[in-house]
Amino acid sequence: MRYPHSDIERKWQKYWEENQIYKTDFSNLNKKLYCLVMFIYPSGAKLHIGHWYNYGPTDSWARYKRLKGFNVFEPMGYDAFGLPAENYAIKTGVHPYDSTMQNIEDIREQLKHIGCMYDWNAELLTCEPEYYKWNQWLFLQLYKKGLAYRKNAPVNWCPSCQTVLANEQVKSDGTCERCGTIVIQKQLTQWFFKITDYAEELLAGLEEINWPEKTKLMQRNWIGKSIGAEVDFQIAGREEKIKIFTTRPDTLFGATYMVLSPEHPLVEKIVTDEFKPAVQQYKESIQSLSEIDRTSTVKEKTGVSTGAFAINPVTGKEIPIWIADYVLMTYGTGAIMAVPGQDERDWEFAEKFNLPIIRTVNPPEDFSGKAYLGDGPAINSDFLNGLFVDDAKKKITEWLEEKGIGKSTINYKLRDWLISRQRFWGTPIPIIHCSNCGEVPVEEKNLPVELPYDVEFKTTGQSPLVTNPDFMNTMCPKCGHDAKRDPDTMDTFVDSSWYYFRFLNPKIEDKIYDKERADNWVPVDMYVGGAEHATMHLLYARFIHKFLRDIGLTKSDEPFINLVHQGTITNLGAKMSKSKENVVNPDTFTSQYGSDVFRLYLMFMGPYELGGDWSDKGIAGTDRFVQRSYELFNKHKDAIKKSVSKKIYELNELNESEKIIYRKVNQTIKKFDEELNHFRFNTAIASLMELLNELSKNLDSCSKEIQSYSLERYAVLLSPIAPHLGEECWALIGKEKSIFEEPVWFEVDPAALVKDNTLVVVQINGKVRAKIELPVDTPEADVKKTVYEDRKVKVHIDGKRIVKEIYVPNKIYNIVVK
RNA sequence: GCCGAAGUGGCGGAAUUGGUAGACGCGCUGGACUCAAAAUCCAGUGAGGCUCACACCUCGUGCCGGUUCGAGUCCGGCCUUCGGUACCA
Repeated sequence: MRYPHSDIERKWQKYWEENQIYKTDFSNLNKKLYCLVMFIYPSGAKLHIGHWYNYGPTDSWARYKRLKGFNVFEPMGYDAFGLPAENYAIKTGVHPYDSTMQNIEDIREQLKHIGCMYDWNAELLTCEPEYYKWNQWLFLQLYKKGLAYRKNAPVNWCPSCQTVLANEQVKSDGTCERCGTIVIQKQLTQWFFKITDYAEELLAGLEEINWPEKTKLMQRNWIGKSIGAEVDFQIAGREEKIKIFTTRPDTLFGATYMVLSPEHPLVEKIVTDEFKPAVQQYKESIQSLSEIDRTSTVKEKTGVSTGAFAINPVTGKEIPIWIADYVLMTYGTGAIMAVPGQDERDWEFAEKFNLPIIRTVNPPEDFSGKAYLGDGPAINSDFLNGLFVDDAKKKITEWLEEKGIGKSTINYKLRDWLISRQRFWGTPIPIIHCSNCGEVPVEEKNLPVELPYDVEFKTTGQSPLVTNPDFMNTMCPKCGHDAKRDPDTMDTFVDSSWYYFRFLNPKIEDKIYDKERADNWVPVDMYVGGAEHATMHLLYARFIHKFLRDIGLTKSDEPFINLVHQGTITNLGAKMSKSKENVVNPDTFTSQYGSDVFRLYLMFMGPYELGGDWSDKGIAGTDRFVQRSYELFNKHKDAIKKSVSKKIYELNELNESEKIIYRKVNQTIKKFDEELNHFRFNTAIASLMELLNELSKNLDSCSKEIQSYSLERYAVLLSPIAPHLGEECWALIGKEKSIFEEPVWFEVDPAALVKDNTLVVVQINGKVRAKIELPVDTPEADVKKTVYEDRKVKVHIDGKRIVKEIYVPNKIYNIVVK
């Protein structure tokens, strides 16, 4: 009988829902486990295979933990704000609220078909005022502490559409995706969260969390801590100084010119009349370049002189001040001292513009390159001469500090988090702009500042909120005068930086979340989501978590103790995504094979962290596995009612088939347990397939007792990875209760794992020449005797001299001959 | 460009600390069952050589080089593909 997937799925999903099997008891803290998968962006493309790949296997892991006795909390919600819904509105006229809500309705149904053990009581939507109110509250807390502030920052601006574009909306050739006009960078006053205040702690905290090393490394590099010095360079003939940051203060004697970022505020002041047109022209020429273009080391260096000079503080010499696009305003002080002798970019620049090059570190004899970045004794450096880099750094820094023109500094690549968006579909920023009082925060009691429904989505360059006067016009909370609301909304990463707290009690009205429950359930024990979030979402969430701790709202230092990244499922080589139209619909496969087969196939495809290109070749294999398993249980209906098994059997009381089965069952439990625990679903499933092959061969020649013993265990192992099938098989052999209602896990009998014999591989000069079966732990002398008696060994060592022998117990006997 | 990964049969992939390369599955080939097909079951399946056959030999984990008795695994240098690069989330 074929496995009737749709009947069985319906039956168990109904049972789980009606009996509230997955409603979490938050008061039971014994073995609590918070398993969180990154919540879903509800796009019009609905669920695609990538979502299934994220949610199905993670749920299997959570179910496995539940069977092992953990009190698992597994929620699901919707990251409902965001750009695509707004773009859709501009294109079709359908309001973002309406399209998002419709998408959520559809997605919720699709999610339920996967059969995950989500606690639907904990569902949350970030676009509801009851949620985003607390984004605003969080903003105000940050504002109070001086961690939310405004400054100028560049945005992508399309001069033709008169609108701000997301990076995604700018094509790789630098043009607008809508109209093809060249996009420029325009300065705008915007809100920032001061994540840089936490840079050091964000770095240190990485030591405490069990995350993939590569993710931690990416965060470390993103934070980009570097130790160096700030040095003031006097501008010749002017009051002002130029402050630079350098990681190589030891090379100061080699600083032969300076470079300011073209956006540097001093540029306008110092540029001489003669150079003004050139500077202006240069600034315009780089307006359309992205930072990636500007800092590319393969692109030819460009720049112009300002005509002004600065004084090198150690040599007293005048050095020219240039501007160039490879110096960014966002890093360090936006100005550098150029040391071509020890910096490749500076060398290239100096060569091109005929600027002097002085080596201040003596390269080794055989060095033939241009700039020399390595260690060596200082030269051409007066009082530093002869010192190696580290010592020279120390000495010059002391000298600078003594003279009051510089100091040792730590600099980070990390920038403050720009949260303003000139868009509608997001959380309104709770600030009121008053002509008397300036920026005034909305009072907490007046939250939420609700997002109005009626706005114009025409592209005007301002947030669409500007088009709704009822929203915009308000009164200043301080002085009572007419005032305007801030028209911008927040980056959606704000929503996702604290949602794991809110899941614990999404309906709570008077607080951001229930602190006591949070202290019991946060940090999240297992967090699963894509590696593409390594540096942004995962860093922002850590930052906000630490901030919440600092205002007394959580005890923990980190939000996510364990982190796993599922790989990306691509289609024809490209990432499946809402923005591209290459989404594969899982329904095709779930309707044909059922949800469990599809889930199994996704897990069996390969290592979870790797993902891969989608192909449905091979799904027949997991389907066969399900059919054969179901067949097996049908053949042994009510097995446990007919014969009750013991917990442990003595191997020598079993017949040959029973011995094979008993061993294989126990080996499989051990292997499966280890593999599943580490998210190695593919090998976990492979081990079950091996077990099934063995059961098909030998179960019939086992006693009823051993049959019960094996089938009980096999059903338990099936349950986390194929939950509907597992439940059904569990019931088929005669179990009365749902396995997830009364979780069961069988312990391994260690005696069954002990091997009698082992295969010793004989190598001669590293090549396998013979394989000899021997009892485990045979003494080396006896092994040697057997090895030398082997016919093939004799052939290969005949007439040769034995140089060396290596014996790895129970594994390898290697003979080296000449 | 910079930061981070990955590369193994026809295909997806497996392989404790360096110790039998190819588990498990797909596909393919042959056989059984069938009037026939599908489904199912059984056997075989890295490439090449040699042999009636059993056996045996050589090569083989992106490319080049190194360390080692022994390298898919470690080291150095490349190539290709993918993720991120601060307004997609």
